[in-house]
Amino acid sequence: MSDQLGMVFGALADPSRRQVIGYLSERGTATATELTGELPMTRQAVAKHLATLADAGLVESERQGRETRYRLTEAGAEWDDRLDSLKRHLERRRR
Amino acid sequence: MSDQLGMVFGALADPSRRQVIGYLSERGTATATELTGELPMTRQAVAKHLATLADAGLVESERQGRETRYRLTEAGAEWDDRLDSLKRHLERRRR
DNA sequence: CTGTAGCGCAACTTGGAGGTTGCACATGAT
DNA sequence: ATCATGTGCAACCTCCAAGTTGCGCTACAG
Repeated sequence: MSDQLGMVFGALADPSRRQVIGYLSERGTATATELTGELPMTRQAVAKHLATLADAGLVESERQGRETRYRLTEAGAEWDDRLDSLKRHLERRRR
Repeated sequence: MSDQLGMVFGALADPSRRQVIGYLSERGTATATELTGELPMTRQAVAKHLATLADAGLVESERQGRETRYRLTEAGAEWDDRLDSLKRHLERRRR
């Protein structure tokens, strides 16, 4: 599909994926197996989320030896910032 | 559910719903029947999209006589602006 | 009061998202 | 050479989103 914006929003709609973005932002890089320790699901499920994020252009991967390390793309880092702003914006508004 | 941010992103992930936001931004208000003329689907489908947008807090409705008029909330109007910025941002980046 | 225009509700179908399990393959350690 | 670790692929299940059709109710017009 070529609905770039739609893919990005679709990727961001899932809380697990937003959490992955947060972790990658803190730690720089991570493997699917590492992230599995942080999320209540199997490695394969995490891998699917990472694939979705990669399709949306928010994450990129590089194979190093027998592990595959993921990191945020520039677009992904920008969205991590926007997510912070949006959360604060929502909390302000809630009262 | 209480994943406010997730609901917003989920709502924005659908191109038809983004289009509805655009129309409401241009015209101020519209009914489901009016919007049906602009989208390749039935009135009930449009009504569902409007309900999704309302759940996400992007749109609100008011019944006037026998029609129900929808308009953007403040949050919806802000997102209409952000969508414009994002589209331009994406186009710049594409080259 | 009868017709018709606009809505809402409910049932149903279909496709895809999110998750699991099982297995095969590659790579580093012993 | 063998074993363990990390990955990828594929099949499968379940649930929800998106859309349709059909029907019944409300409200304005004649």
